[in-house]
Amino acid sequence: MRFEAVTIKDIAKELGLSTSTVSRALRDSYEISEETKKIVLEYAKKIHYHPNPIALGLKERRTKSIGVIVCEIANSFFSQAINGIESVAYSKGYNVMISQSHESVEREMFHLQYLASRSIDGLLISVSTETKDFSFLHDLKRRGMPIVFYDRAVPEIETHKVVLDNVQSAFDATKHLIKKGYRNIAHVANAEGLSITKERVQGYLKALTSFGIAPDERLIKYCPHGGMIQEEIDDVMNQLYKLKVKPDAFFASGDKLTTGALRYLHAKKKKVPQDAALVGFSNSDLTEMLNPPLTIVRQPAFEMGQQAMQLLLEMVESKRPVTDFKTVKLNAELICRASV
Amino acid sequence: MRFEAVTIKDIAKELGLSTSTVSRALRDSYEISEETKKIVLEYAKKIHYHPNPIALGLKERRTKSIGVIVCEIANSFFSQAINGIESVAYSKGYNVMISQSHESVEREMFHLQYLASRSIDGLLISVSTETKDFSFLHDLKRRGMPIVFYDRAVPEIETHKVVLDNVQSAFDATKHLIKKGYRNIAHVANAEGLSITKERVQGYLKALTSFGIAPDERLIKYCPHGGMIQEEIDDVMNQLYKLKVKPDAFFASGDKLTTGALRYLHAKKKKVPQDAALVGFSNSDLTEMLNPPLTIVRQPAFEMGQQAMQLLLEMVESKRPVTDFKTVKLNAELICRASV
DNA sequence: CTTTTCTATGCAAACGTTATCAACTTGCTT
DNA sequence: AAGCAAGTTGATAACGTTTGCATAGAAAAG
Repeated sequence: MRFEAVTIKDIAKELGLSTSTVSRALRDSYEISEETKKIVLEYAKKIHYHPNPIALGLKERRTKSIGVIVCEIANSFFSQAINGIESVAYSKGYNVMISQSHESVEREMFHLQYLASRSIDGLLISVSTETKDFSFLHDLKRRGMPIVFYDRAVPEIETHKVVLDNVQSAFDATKHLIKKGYRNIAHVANAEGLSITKERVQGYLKALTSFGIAPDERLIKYCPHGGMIQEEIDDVMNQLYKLKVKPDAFFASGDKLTTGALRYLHAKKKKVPQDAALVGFSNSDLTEMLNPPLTIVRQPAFEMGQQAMQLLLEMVESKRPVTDFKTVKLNAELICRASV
Repeated sequence: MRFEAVTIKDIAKELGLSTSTVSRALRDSYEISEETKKIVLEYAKKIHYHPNPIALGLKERRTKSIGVIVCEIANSFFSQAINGIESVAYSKGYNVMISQSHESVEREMFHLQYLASRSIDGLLISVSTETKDFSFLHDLKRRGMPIVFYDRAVPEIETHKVVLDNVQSAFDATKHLIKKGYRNIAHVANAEGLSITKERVQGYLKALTSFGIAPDERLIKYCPHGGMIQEEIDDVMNQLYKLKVKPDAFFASGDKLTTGALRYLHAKKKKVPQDAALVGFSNSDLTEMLNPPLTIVRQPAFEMGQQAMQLLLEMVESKRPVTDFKTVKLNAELICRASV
């Protein structure tokens, strides 16, 4: 069963005109007489004519739609970022196509392949934790696809980036724990390869050293799937609790990692913050109602989405290739609650 | 700056063949010699050729993509439903275009208009709380667009529907409260016009009457925006607390309504369940860690998405118009925790 | 050595739209 | 009366792909 839409041909046939005339009438061309325009417009409205974006896309070689690849829409950071992305896109007449990688390279490639083959005018991407090979993205960029990274950038690809000041945010969170008297601060980190992970680890280490605490390698644990599966979090938490000197605080550097760590602590009947404190990255609006209310690092997700889309549209609409790339760095907000 | 993709013409020119030969070689046609096929396939792979879906869409008059309209991806029910939707779609080679209505008719229409003009093969929709006029959907259906409703259906439009057994779910939730000894059970309901709202109210009333409790109109409060804005929830909660006989339990029939009600109770320093019990619809995986752990009605969101997409693809791929429509009714799960 | 049959390939049309150019009316000037 | 400009409109090509039909060359049959 196929949906048959009204075309310009239908109008032309009905009114005894050529398709060119109808097309011009619809676009209000000066060449067409007022009378003809009126007839065409009226009839077009009557039969609900809408130009076929597919045909237009083929003709114009652009689709006025932007591809967005996120890890997971269920992640509060990403869903808020998407709202920011959409707000800018719609205001400029662009459509947004959202795809989830679920932190899998395979899925990511699948979406990239699809989107890349000329159905989008530009790409907004936050790479998956698994992605190690950026050659496809590189290639895409080389062939002229406007790309903007947001949140998770790829250092080796030069283009606009909208990221968090991860070093500072992690520093602040860790500093907060130190100031509150915690000394054995474990860091439950995201996949090791990600730039954001490295920066957050860096901020964490910087805080420790600048307050005279010797960093301990064993207190840093990476989660290759970014916390997508609870088991990996349980694993690293178990490992941390097997250390001779047990951690008295946890710093989780990702949405899923934060809630996953809390889930572990709940399951093991550990009291937060009595048995161990917890600070984590999160954009969920439920954190204040959790038990205990969580101290969190909250990213300006909406704003990041907005800025990324703005930069992308600049590239898309630029007449000549953009070579001067910006990296916008935003600050997170530390919200102190009872979990510390 | 425009992205130039590799086309069949590029391959043809490079190899000194015609576009038809290349096209047939790529589709492994019997007419083409093995040798030619090998050459073409190798070169296509080398330069990363991918067929242009736009051109294909124009030619085939279908796009192999499905439009999905949800209220909000940040809603755990919808994000899980989308995962179910995608799992089926991808396995059958379809792409999914997600659009958010944010419970606004205007946005919903915007997306419908765009999607409808022949860029999708079928539509999966859960209508917004605001939508009163279904003529556009009606029209779309009449013109042959395959449509499946999931969760929020429109009774007056005959097509496949995948819904929850709302009456039963609300009945169970209310019954649970009654069994636990609560008598003044308030119902914080979604927008009054929605079919799901009516059914949930019906289940709530049925439970009360079948356990000999006289329903009280004043205990049922509707939220026109479905809890998208906290103020409307605060409003109805305030109204409920102004009643002479204050409610001793709340039944919230929507994801946002549930967390919104809890947020209100937290803000007003009401102890749950001592001051008032709370049961609500929710699919969030954080509810067990909330303070207190929430008793919830959990919908089989993933499964609903899967089934809806399956039915839709049946329609899309059917040779002749489908006239025999199914309504799949699924059951929710009541998860009992400390909030009651 | 001609005719037939096959195999492999190319040509051209189509999908819906727009842009370029050509063609046809008018009415006016010379 | 011939020519011409202005004002409308139409035919055609193009975007990338597939596909029915045509055609080239070669092998097989007579």
